[in-house]
Amino acid sequence: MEARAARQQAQTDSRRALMLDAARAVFDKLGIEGASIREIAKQAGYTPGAIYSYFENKEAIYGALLAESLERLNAAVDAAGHDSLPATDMLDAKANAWFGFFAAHPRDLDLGFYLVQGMRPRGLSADLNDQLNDRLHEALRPCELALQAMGLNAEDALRENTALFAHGVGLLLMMHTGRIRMFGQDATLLFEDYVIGLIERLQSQKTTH
Amino acid sequence: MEARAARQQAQTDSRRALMLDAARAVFDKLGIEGASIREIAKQAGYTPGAIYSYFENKEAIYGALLAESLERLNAAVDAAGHDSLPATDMLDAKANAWFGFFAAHPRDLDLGFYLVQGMRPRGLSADLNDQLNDRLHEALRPCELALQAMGLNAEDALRENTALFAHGVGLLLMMHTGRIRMFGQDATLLFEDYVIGLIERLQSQKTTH
Amino acid sequence: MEARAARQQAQTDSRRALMLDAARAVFDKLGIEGASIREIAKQAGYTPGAIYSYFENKEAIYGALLAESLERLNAAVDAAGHDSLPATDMLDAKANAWFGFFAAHPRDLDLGFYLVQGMRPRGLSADLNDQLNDRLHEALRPCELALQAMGLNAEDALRENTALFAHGVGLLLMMHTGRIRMFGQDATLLFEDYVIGLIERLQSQKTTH
Amino acid sequence: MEARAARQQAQTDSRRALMLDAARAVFDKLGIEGASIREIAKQAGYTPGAIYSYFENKEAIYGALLAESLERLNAAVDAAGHDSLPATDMLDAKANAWFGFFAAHPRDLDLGFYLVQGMRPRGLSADLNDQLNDRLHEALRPCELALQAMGLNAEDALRENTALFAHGVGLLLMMHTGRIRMFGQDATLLFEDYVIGLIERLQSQKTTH
DNA sequence: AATGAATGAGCCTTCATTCAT
DNA sequence: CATGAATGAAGGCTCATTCAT
Repeated sequence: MEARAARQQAQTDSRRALMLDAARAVFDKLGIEGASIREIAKQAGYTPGAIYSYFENKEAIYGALLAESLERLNAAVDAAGHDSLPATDMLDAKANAWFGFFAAHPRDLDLGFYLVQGMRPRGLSADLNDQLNDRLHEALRPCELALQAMGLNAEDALRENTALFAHGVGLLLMMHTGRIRMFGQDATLLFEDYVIGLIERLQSQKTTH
Repeated sequence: MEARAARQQAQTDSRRALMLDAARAVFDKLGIEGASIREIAKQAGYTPGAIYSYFENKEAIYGALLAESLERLNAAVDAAGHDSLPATDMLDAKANAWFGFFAAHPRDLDLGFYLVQGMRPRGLSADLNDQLNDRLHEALRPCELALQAMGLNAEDALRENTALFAHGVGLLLMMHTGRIRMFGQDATLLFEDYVIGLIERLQSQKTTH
Repeated sequence: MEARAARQQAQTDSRRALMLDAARAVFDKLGIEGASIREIAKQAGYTPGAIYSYFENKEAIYGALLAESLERLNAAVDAAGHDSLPATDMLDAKANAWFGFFAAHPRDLDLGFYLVQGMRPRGLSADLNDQLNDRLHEALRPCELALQAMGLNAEDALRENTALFAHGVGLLLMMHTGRIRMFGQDATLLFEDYVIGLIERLQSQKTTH
Repeated sequence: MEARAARQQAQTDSRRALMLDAARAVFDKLGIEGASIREIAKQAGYTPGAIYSYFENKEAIYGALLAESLERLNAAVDAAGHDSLPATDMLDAKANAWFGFFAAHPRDLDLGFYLVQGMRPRGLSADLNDQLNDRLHEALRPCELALQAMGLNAEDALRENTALFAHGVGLLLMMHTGRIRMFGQDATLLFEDYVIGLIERLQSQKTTH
């Protein structure tokens, strides 16, 4: 009997995943605001009502999608670099990992920042919100560790990591909204500049002290 | 007779402004996507149809709001600093002017980035779009001029200005979405750090050369 | 003082006529259902409210337009033929006059038959309706007289005239809706056929008797 | 399992039919232009949104109604006469069939002529339009065949059939708009006169040749 | 006489969600 | 579990008409 339950659970999970895939496809095509339950259901090969067997409501889909997006982000960051790398190279590798992830998947950034823009507080339970925040943190943690390995204390490393993230996010936003083209610049190059500048700055500080 | 026309016009303008105020209030409360003509009208004390005496359609309201936002942004930037300031202080003053503006008025940033992200192609005539882009540029121009005054050539100044803007935008986004609190950081302080760091970097470069 | 009143009346009449012209232009362009007070006012160079100084409501415009259309119809019929013509030629001339009028001015036919299709009874006062009916009758009367002149008694002439009108109207309707093209036929030719056939029939009847 | 699907389909069809009935009732009461989705839904005992489970949009309802009207027209024509009838009686029977149909169902005529007059280009796909045109043609075809059986060549038969249709349509229009009463005539009698006259004319032509 | 802002009712349509089957 | 009809609320927008100015 347990085998049957497990099989059922597996099937449920796989169908849920299928629906999330559909949702992601629809979000990609129509944007977050343009997506509708109907459209997601159709894309998944179901009728609207079926969605509610797997998700409590529309925003739960959003939450699941974001959670899954963060898993992929973490996977991308984990895969980057190599334990044997020196700290500076590690910083570069990890930073470019998360930046590259969002550069390649614009909707995942939207998803992450949609929180405030479009969703009422009721959207995400505070609990889930914290959980998602933690996962985001984890994706950025490797950079922070590299910064510490380069000699920064915990506090400074956090500050530099926050600034690094902000810089990347700003560039990504300008990139996704086409604003960066307006400036005749390239987001990826500018990000690389920032990382290199950061590394140099830290090294010269170390030398100085 | 002219007096009458002028009075008439003044009244029209003031009612239009009143509606824009209402729209801004609604945008503040419900977000850009959540705002509706009905809600704006109600906020303004009108019935929905009345709106259309002043704006051709919903996106025209958005456009007007954005235009006006950019005017306020430019005013804030223009008011900052003093012609007599040295270039470094000027950079600091102007950068903090636009950053402070958006820090104080979160929706104005939304508005600006919604431009490309959320508007259907039919919204915002390309003409108006360009015009608004130009106004944004103008608000950032003083920083660019200061950078040139500090010795950068045009190309480098543009690049640094873009990076500066991106950095600020990233911080603002993290601030408005509450993400920055999560990092235990303060957006304004980090921005100031960035500006100071930038100034120091440029000065040391000048010295080196 | 009378002169002033007369001048005023003349001005009122001329502005009313101007509005009717505008209404006709709008009806021509947008169809009867597509026309709006706003559009008519704009076409006339006025604002919507001004219309109501000259017409009680939208349907009054319709009525006035129809009345005026019937005047033009009568004028066209009156101008056709010549008193000296023999009855058969007169029939032909008069019939082609009204037919040609409606063939050249599709909206005038719409106007006349819109009565039932789109307008509620409240539209046209019964009084005005009768009045308009009479004018239509008058436009068709010359044909009826010609038929009498060709030897028909009053009753038969009325019946033949009614059939003649129906035939023309059917052809005009098919013509204006594009249906006649579908049949590969030409409305004007068919109408001429009918008239000729009618004349021949009457002549052969006369011979027989 | 098939039984379930069939039952389901049957129910869907019946509800769709119910909505079409409601639409027809509303069209009857308010005219084609006066009908609204709201009203149709109310008449059918639904809320407006429900309509869209059965029809893509308002004009699809119109199209379905017209299609169904043409089916009834064809059925009426098919049922008329008897294969064994001589051509002249057949012509009379078939002509009276379509005339009688429209005489008894005024809105069906409106519907048919609204096709071109009132529909926006986007309504009614050209495909459906052609299809409906064909069905109208088919309803008139029996008359044309009878005319050929009476000795007319194809071209003449088409012309006479077109004229016959126009005559009937003209009479129907006058009847439905109350205009025929004004002339003190009866549309059905006049139509019968026309058919008889047509038959006599053709027979005398045959004799002559 | 004319303005034009404003209303109130209405339009078609879309949507998330529910629920009987 | 899945369907898909149905709801109820809301969306942007248009219109004839009124009325203070």
